Amino acid sequence: MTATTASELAAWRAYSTAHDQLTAHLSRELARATGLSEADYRILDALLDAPGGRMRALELRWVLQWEKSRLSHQVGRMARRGLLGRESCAEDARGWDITLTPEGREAGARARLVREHSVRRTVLEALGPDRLAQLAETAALLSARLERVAEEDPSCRAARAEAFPEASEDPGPSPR
Amino acid sequence: MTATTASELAAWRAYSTAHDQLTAHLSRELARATGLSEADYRILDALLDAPGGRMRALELRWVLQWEKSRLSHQVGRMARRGLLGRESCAEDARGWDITLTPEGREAGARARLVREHSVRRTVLEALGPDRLAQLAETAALLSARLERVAEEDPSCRAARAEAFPEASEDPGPSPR
DNA sequence: TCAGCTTAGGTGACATGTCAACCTCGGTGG
DNA sequence: CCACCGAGGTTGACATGTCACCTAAGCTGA
Repeated sequence: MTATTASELAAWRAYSTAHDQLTAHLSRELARATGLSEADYRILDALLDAPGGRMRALELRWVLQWEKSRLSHQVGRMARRGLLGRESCAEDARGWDITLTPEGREAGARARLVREHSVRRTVLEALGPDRLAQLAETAALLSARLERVAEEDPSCRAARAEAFPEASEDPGPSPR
Repeated sequence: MTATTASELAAWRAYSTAHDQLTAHLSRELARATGLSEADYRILDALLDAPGGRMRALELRWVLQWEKSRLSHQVGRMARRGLLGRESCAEDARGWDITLTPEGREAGARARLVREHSVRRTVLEALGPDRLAQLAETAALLSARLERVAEEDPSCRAARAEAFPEASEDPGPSPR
């Protein structure tokens, strides 16, 4: 099992590099065409699909799988640019609704066109429907696996035990 | 054909999300176990494979596909932490060799174990050799496609380091 | 009703990434 | 020899992401 893993790791690495280049390319195209960052786009995209262009911050965080502070900072910046608004939430006084301003809606719509064009040209045409379907399946497998791994090991201790067989319980060098 | 594209775009999106979660997970595991960021790891990993643990900054930039300022900042930070050293380059007085310190080499080796374990557990075991090979093939297709697209679109040259420095044309609305 | 826990969200400090301006060295044509 | 241009790298300002901590509002049980 460990014997075959070397080439498998190499495959993973090659894939990983290609993916990074692809996403960098997509981001650059979007930024050049619309002046929006990838993060901006994710938020606008999510809100465009929400009824009334409005979504609870909590829900947005769930959809995007972002940390709450990341969302908070990002929304703050975009609100300052006039793309979003914050309105207090009816159901829960702790929460906030994030809303699209008219400018935000327009910018988002334009960004969607750009992104759609990019993806079609660089991904869909390169892969074709069959390979794309394969890819989606693979993604589903990975998601499922991730869920299981994260569940059984929330503190990620296994990876650490492998690297430090002698000391398995101290919290390690201060992260970052 | 455009009719089918909607579901294809959705597939792309699902895949994209899964990938983001996966890389986030891998980074977190690495950071928790070793205190190294993904960027730290990339550099250490590259240098571990270089003869003498030493590589020209130029070459490192090529291998990692990083902007030169990004490399410079990152190396500066890692040097401050005692993981890397900078030595003037014999062949070209403008250049620098980036070198692994003993601590850097050790940290890198540990990080490799951690990462290898993570990838094996979350990716290789989830996909199996066949699906992984598929994935590598798909990655190769995407890389090839990207290369073509970047070539026919002159404003995407930023991706390809500074192969062709020249005035950039109108960049659209002010980025960011 | 009120103490004590949990949850939604924000804040500030700091790490990282990007852009543009800058410095220095190497090569080249006069 | 030197004026000049282009390449390798650094720097500083700023955008973005993360972590730890803070506040306030909901919830639960005695």
